[in-house]
Amino acid sequence: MKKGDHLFLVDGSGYIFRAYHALPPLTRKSDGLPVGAVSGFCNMLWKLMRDARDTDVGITPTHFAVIFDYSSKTFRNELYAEYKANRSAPPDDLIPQFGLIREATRAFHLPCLEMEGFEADDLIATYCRLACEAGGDTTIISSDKDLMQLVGPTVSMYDPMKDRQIGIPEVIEKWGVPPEKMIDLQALTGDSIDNVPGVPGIGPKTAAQLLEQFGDLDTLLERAAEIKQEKRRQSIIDNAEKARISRDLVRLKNDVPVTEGFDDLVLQPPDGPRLISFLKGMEFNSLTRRVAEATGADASAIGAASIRVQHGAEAHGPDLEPAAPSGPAAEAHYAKPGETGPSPATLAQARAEAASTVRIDDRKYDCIRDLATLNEWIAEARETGFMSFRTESTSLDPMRAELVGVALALRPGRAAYVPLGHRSSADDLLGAGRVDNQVALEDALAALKPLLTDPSVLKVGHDFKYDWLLLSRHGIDVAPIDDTMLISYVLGANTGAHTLEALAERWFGHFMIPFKDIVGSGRNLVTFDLVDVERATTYATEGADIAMRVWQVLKPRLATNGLVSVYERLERPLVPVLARMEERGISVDRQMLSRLSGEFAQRAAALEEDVYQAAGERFTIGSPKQLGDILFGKMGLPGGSKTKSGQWSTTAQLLEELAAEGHELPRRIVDWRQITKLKSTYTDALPEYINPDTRRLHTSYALASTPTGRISSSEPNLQNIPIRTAEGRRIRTAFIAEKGNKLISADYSQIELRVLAHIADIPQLRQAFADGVDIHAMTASEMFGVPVEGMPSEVRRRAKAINFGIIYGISAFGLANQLSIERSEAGDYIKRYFERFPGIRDYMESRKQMARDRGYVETIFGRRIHYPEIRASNPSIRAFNERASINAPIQGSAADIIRRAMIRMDGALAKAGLSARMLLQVHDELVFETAEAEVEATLPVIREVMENAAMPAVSLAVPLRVDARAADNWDEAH
DNA sequence: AGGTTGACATA
DNA sequence: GTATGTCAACCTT
Repeated sequence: MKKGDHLFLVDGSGYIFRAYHALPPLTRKSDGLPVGAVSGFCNMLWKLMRDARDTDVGITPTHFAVIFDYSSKTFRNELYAEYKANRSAPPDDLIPQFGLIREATRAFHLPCLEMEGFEADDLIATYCRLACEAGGDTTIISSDKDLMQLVGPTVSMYDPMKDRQIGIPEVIEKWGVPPEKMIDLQALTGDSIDNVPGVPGIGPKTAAQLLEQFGDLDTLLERAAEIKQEKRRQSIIDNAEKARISRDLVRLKNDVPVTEGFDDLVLQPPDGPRLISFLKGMEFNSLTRRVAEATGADASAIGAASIRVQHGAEAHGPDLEPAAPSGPAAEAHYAKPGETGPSPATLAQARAEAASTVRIDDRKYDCIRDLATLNEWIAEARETGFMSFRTESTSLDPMRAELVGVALALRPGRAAYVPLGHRSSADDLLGAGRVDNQVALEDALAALKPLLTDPSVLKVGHDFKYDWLLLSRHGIDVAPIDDTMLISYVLGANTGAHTLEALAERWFGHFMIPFKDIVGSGRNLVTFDLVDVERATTYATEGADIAMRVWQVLKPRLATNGLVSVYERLERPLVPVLARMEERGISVDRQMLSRLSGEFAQRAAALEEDVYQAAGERFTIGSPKQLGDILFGKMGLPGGSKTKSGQWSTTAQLLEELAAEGHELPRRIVDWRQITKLKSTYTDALPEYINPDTRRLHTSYALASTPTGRISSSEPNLQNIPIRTAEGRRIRTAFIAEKGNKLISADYSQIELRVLAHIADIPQLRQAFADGVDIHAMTASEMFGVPVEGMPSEVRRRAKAINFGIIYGISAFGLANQLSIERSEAGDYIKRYFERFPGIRDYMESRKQMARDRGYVETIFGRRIHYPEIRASNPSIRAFNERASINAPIQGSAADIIRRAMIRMDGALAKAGLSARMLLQVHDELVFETAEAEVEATLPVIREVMENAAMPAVSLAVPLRVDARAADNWDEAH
């Protein structure tokens, strides 16, 4: 145990009683064994071990122990014979659960601690003290007030049933005294359940008030005569001794001679098969499934442990049970590791082998041509509990696609295709007719819908957003799902492509049938409905089969790499969210774009004439090659650098410099390029994307196209709509709300710099963000010693460029380029920046080192970004990877934060009874459309979700700020 | 017809 | 200096 370590101590005995009374009674189906408390206990443990980041604890434990009472006789009975004397025997249906909960603890591979003569609370107090002395933090999993005396700067409590953290402020709020006075408070109030006498007539409110007045119990008893209220005064004087005894009873003993050291408490990865065996034996089916999924174990291959009602010692109650470890009889109920099932790692390997051993050449693919056969497959899928699934359709655009067929696979080599909308292509001239022997689309969907929405059947797909959206258009919201593309992406975002074809090749050396071979290309291109059913079957089933095989190989790797939570919290839930955003689309003013296009055309034509005039000849202005020859060859202007292909460089920056020297032509070229860019990419292209049915623009988001976790937008790209220039912003005004509605734009202010301030822990930056001051001005002031008041804009501009440079993994070369200054001067700036903010240099060095040591860096939520080339011998490749390693945790953490906001947004809006719809995401901005009347109610909900998006998994050291505004068009809303 | 390059739009 | 996507021109097949 060292600084930064975090110990979780579960108050096992306390939990049992609380769960028994709080949770609905539950009995094991097969024999009526009462298991309600055990079930709650197991769910709680699993949540703590797997998902502590996303509970209110917000922290992943490094050490873990579950602590129980040993017996009813403790040292307290020596102090006070009546202690706990009026406790009645536990209810009959709770008794067998005491032993089961200890078994559960061991099945979870967690230390199970108890000690004769001491209560669980004393052990907890002792470990709290030891952890604190070793520099570690502790979280006590309990809400028992008896433990609140332990809360302090390094110790907090967590109520697992209310998902609530209890720290010093919460104790004060609840009891009116800080944790260190809890002992005195309890000494005064007593406890009827434990038969601690206390002072009659003194309750928590009075006790708190007295302690506030006198400071502590001893002083109070000494000066009791000063108490004004007569009855109260008398009671305290009469019961002073009882209060002292009570204090000794409630004060926890923090020097129990414990036998287990922290080395014994290091949190072990769960032993999947053993745990599953236990859970199956208990018949906790949904938890079994979750555990199997997370650990990559195959639950169906693991036998259930035989767990019987225990007789003998345990049947008499919790306090008579022998000390841990329990006898061999209990132990024998478990599958030992390696006996019934392998560890996740070996299982992963076995699966990979199995998936590759069923030779892809030997596959047997079915074509389902009647409803009865389809229903047989559906029944088999229900039995299996998981399946891979894909759609075939007439378009790559899921908003325009017509469903042509569906394919499913149940295990490697066993897949089927259901043709639904195939048409014969060549047989007559009157147009294609429907192919015979196909299940009617409506019948097939009606049969499939219960399966596709069955919560106990996992649907595996590749790039499932496409299929999900297509089916959503038919009224089916598929759930639950897994996406092999996203699993592969989480495992290694920039370690290769994540198309199904690429994965088939990478993992199985198998080359899939190219889509082109099925639908042709160029003038021979046909839609999938015209592909003959046999070829379609081969193609579609191969896809489903390969997705199933890839899933079996990759899914377990999430668990062995500790990436389950990234996948489940940041990737998988985004699939339906983005699908809905794509489906909604956004309205654009076609007329406005058309008018703009005409205007741009005229201006471009006029500029073209000017250019030809100045150049003395007509040439293709859009050709950098021809332009370079004119400018630097014919006209002899001072050319700058060459591009890598030996061409003259004609970038806007260079042309601007020439223009500044008074040359007319470069100025015209820059203007012409801007106008023609706006025209071709926006005013001309966007209207072409308007969907004729919805009359809206539907982009497509790519979830797995960036290494950092950002999403990208294409066809059309709505993440690069112009904003910088006045001309460009006119295009933005064409993005509008429907009549009676408004667009809302909500964007994070300086999210990346805030993330940097958090990760690198820079005091000045944290302070500046806490104070809400101008961050670039603060940087300038810090660096150049210029006061913020009356700062020249040029000074601030430089500081701003440096701040951005830092985020991008600054180099003197890049900064010099950006600011058009000498490289040496840029180098001086960087040097000075590092002197002022040494934490930034440390951050940069540590990310580079991490990438070199481990091959990857990570975001604050655990997403990994791999940089295998960081050790390249080529200095420029190496430097590039170093800069990317510095940038990725910043860009990636910001991307993760907005992902979390998006995942929560629809639910938050619905919960608030609002009808706002999220339409677009632009990296740090979300765009919504909502009814005009709801705007004011909607803005705070959006801000709330976005500003708290990191919580509770990560508590940022700086606040997040969101600016949100509503208007009729995107330009005014932003 | 399809791929590459240089330019430029965004965060 | 990070991360994208799209366009026109140009080159290869």
